[in-house]
Amino acid sequence: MPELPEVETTLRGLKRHIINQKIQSVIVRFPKLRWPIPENLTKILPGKKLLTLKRRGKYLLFEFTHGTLILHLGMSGRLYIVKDPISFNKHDHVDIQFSNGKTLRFTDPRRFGCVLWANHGETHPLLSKLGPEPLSKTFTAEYLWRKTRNKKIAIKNLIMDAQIVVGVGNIYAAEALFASGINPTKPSLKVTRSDCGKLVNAIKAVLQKAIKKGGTTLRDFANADGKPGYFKQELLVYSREKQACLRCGASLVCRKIGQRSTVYCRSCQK
DNA sequence: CTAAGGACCTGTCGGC
DNA sequence: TGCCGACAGGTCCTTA
Repeated sequence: MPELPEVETTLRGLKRHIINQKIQSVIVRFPKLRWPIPENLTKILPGKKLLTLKRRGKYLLFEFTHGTLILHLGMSGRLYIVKDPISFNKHDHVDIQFSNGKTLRFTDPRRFGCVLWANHGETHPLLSKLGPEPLSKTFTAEYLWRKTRNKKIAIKNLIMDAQIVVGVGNIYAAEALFASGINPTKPSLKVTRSDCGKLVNAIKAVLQKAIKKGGTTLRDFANADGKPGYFKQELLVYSREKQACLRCGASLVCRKIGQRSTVYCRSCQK
């Protein structure tokens, strides 16, 4: 499900419900996610006030005085304020109840998501190697150009590598490459300096537009209040295999690149 | 070091 | 109707 815009949408929607609120209790129904949920979580959180809620890449960071709860939505995770906390379903793995009566629920059928903890002052290993935020000033044409040198991997794989730049997943990588006219299969080292500039701008633009629309709901993404995102109707290539390119009319093709389906236009993307 | 592929999971959809 | 394989928003880890 979630790439940067969906995680950002989740974050923005959650804030007004839970910021500065004290945790009353934590219920872990099923601790086996990508990594086990720390056993002591139900003990170290109650009574603590949530100070800030941040995003780093696709990770959500819940900060307390004594440490940070780190949460990733994986492929199918959802995080939302639940209306009726008494009832729950098969994949409702974690509930965090706040003293204002709101319950934050983490639901994740495929369990590729994770809930972790880092003590105050420590950086979790998963976060320490992440590349720059795509919407920050440090993500520039010059930066991407340097990273593309001497690399044979397809440019699409490169921009989906969180050590290069965070937050770009399968949907927005395809969209950004279409917008910048670059063939996703092109080896990184063959991408020109000028194209790196176009690509960086396209990544920033598509992510910003998607955030404005509340993210992309393909199947089950929902924001903190259970509402879908509306960027799906703006998608120009993703999931449009065999349909007409909206720029030139040619039939869009689909190829596997690094195990992931990739739709693009062979005449617009060189 | 780079690059490729497998692994982790459940749910859904299309084809036979 | 039912079964089976392919595929899905991610990314770490192992292997070559």
